[in-house]
Amino acid sequence: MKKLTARQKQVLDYVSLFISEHSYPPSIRDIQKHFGLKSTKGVKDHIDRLVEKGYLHRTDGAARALEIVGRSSSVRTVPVVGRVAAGLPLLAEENIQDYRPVSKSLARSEGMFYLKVQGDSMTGAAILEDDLVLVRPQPFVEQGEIAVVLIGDEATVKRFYIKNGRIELHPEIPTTIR
Amino acid sequence: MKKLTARQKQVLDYVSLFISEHSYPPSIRDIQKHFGLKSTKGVKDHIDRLVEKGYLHRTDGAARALEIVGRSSSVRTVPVVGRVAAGLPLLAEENIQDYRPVSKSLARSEGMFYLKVQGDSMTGAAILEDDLVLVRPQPFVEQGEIAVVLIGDEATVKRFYIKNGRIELHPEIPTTIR
DNA sequence: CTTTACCCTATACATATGTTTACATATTGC
DNA sequence: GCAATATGTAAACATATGTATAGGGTAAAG
Repeated sequence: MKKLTARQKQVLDYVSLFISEHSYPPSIRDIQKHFGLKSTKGVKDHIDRLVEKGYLHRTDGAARALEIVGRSSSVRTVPVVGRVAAGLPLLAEENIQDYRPVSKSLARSEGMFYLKVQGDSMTGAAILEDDLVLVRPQPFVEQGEIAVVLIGDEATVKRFYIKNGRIELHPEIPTTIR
Repeated sequence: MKKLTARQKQVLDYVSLFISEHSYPPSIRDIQKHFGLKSTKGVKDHIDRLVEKGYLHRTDGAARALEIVGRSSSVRTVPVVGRVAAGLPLLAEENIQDYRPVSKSLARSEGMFYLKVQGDSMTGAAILEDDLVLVRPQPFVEQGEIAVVLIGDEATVKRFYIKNGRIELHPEIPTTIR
């Protein structure tokens, strides 16, 4: 990545700070005021350089349309599904207890959600009661994988097997001896 | 919290979506276009209601100056500490492997960090190898709490006891019988 | 039934904000 | 030294954007 001058780094840092304080980006004049400049041109130039060098992304013409490349959208907000209500699709509003941010490095695809674990049947796989399990819906389950299965109106976390055309769901309960 | 109408919720959801996609908030006309409306007034009214009811915060007059109350900056970026290098402070650059976003509902205070777990000594407490443990530095440890302790140059996760002035660190290894 | 809240169109205005042109000075790289 | 880059002032300009006024139709609340 191309090097920044001291001033350019100051501007980039201020953009970053402003966003974390306001949750929306600064205007050029916001930046101008902060550095005590008497013209908008200087700031404009710095922003231009930061865009050219790949540190910022900008939507031309739009107000406050700055994004910091990289840090920009590393987070996704997913719904938290608790006890499942009878007869409703899993992600129906009635089933959603909350929303939580997850790193996109975990929630890579869309449509993923958190399921709140009930019971201790999976303690052996380090999945405890009230844990939030990040669920990625997919059409198939691999033999022996841990999966979320809908049994009637109950969403359950179990290890999944098919033997002789029969589906088996295995809990994982350890017996602890001290 | 005051109830929202279906339309207001749609608008709020779109603001949220727009922010997660662009990392800066939408303008009133952005929202107008998305819903296919032919006047900005309707959108303005919805935003006004959302502000009145406490779901949005706005800086009057400023462009795109919308924040979603609560979820706004609900994320903190914390360093991930891996194997600890000899003689260096825990959060020295050499020890930091990565940075990761965490929900502020978990990382409430500043100075918290992730520690990558080595070994399986805490499997019984559902803390597995390579798990990331969120650490909150504090001056004291409670009797029987799980804590991160620095032994020489090794950061270790153990259950902490003091008995007769002697410190005891207990691992938690279960024996699993199938 | 009347009133209020909701939801929308149409038009206009004021200002916030990005962009540009012209000019100046200091620093850096070659 | 010379060209390119960095950094800045000054003054406009164009447009993006929030806000306001006027009005209408429907559904919910009293």
